[in-house]
Amino acid sequence: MADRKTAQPTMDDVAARAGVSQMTVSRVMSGKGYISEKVRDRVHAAALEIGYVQNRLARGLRSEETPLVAVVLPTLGNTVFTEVLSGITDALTAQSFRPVFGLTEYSEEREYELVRDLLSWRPSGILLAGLEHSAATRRAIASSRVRVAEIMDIDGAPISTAFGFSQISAGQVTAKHMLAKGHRKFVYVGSQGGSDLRAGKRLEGFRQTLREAGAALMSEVVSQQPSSMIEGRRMTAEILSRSDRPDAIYYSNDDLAAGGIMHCFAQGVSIPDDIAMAGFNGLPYLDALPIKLTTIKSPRYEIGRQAGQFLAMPAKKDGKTTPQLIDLGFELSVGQTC
Amino acid sequence: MADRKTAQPTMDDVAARAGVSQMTVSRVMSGKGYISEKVRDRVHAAALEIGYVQNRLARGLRSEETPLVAVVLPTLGNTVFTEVLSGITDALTAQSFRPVFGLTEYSEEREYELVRDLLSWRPSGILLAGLEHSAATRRAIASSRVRVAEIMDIDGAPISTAFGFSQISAGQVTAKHMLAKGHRKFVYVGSQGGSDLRAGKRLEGFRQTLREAGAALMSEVVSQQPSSMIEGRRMTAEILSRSDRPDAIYYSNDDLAAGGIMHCFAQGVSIPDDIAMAGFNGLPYLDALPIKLTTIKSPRYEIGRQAGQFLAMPAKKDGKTTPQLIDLGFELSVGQTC
DNA sequence: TTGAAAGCGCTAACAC
DNA sequence: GTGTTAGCGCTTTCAA
Repeated sequence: MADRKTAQPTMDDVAARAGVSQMTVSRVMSGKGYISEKVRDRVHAAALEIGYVQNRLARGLRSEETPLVAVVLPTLGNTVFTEVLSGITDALTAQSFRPVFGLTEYSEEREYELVRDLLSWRPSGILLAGLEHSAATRRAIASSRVRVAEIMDIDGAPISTAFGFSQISAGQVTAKHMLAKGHRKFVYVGSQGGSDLRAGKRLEGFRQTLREAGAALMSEVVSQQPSSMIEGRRMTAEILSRSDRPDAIYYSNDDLAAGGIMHCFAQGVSIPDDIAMAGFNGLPYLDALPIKLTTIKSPRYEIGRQAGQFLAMPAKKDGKTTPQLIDLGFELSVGQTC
Repeated sequence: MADRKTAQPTMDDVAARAGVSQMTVSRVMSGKGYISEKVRDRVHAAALEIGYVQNRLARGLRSEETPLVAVVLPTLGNTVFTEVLSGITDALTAQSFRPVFGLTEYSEEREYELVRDLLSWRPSGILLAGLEHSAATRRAIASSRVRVAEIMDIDGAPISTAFGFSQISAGQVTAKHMLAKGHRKFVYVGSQGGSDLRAGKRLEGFRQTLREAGAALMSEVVSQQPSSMIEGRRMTAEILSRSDRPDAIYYSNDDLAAGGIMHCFAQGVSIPDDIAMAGFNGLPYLDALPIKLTTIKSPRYEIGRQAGQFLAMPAKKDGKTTPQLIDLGFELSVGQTC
């Protein structure tokens, strides 16, 4: 066993070298059970000498528990999710858990495939974005009995525990603020062809508040492209070139809004006099822009961190926790654009 | 076996239901060996009915081969690495491989710990940033015989295969361009306290070219913070408030440079007349800024994609490939700032 | 405080 | 085409 040229050293090899049984090596490595210091040191020395690396596949197979968390996100092209992923990774790493992950590109079908595949690693937890998942996805997750966290959204029914804030309410708050500033003629600017369901909920809240105030959107401009500053700039230019100009634009996120700001700066359009703007996210780089954008600050990193922490909990047979929505809130950040 | 309440269904369960042997189920699932269509359909149906999910821990343990790739990156706070990670993920996903990953925050020690830990999953490949790694890291990787890809840098000796471009040359090209534009008084602006080794190499190339032209840096302003637009804006403001102003600033990356542009716009400083600028990366959002930044476009996504593809190759006992540097090049993008 | 035996769920190797 | 046997490297369980 020790001499297969092609194989990694195993506990048997360490045991042989240290003159103990394989089981003793296991105890030393996992730090469980009573071991004399003498033996412990001998084992550690032997392991180091032959370059032993534990095999987690074998460990996980036997103990039915892995320090692995499946992370399923829509995209990495949006700063929001990279910040969330940072939070997740930090929290998991602190508990010696690792994320294994995949991207859905906002497709429910891809999500299902990923979930199925990731489940085959018997992760102790799985993290999904949003509350909307196909029936097949829900079924696969339910029968696997992994711990589940859903993030970003709390407007709906979670599978188990959701960490986020109300997207609908974020839209409402923005609308209220813009109305209070005296704006009446609104245009909405979005991206991704509307496949971002959270953006859709914000728009829904925005529209609803407008309606209650007797106002309405003049139009919705939604690009098929992923969200980006340049797309925001392009759409803003298009809107401002119309004969019937709005007096305010609601962007589905900050990148698009920043593009709008850039257009106005380049063209000498005055904000908010000629056109008012509001975005969403509260990205750090906004502070560096020449004019401060009115936006909603969302606790992205914190959402990731808390969800990660939740998923990396020690496996204390947590019997059927009741579904829970954890509201991490958001904050209207009033800038100079509205 | 089939009735342990707490366990996932296994191939034995599927086999019992389909009235075949467990081995036949294995063959159907892995798509290897001859199976009659009748049996195949029965097995698939049975698997679906009881919600069977294969156990990759068991499979990997037995077959000594996992569709897992360890990805070790410095940070997700830099768009560069999120784009690289997108490329990696896309390439891996296309081959049904999954990334399992961790962040070093630019620490060699954290890198070592991560590498050790990730190796315990017996991944078929590992991906690292840069060419500089501790001796311990190199040793751990060598004795594990996983496939290795290093990314971003080719100025040095790779463990196996490196995908990137010459950072030193990027610095040189930038310096040459700025000199040609007639600038002589340079300041360098960096971040991260200099822990980004690739940025250091660019600076080295920049300095060297300056020296050959009889010029030199007036000073280097390096923030301890991570790179960001706001830090770039802050440092630029500081530099331009000095009595002895430079006529050009070389930023270690685009985020810092964009911050510089924002400062100048807000303060009415004229670019490039009052101050010239050059950055590095060629981030997409630059196109949306009111003035086009002179920078170096690096093939970040492509680097990730190619490295991912390399690591997800079918395991054809690739005997000791000689170390190789794959130069994916870069491109000077001349804008209006220099 | 240590060891021996059994077996987690799967696939390689061979039989039929 | 399909089944049988053995065993991957570890932890659980029980014994000493």
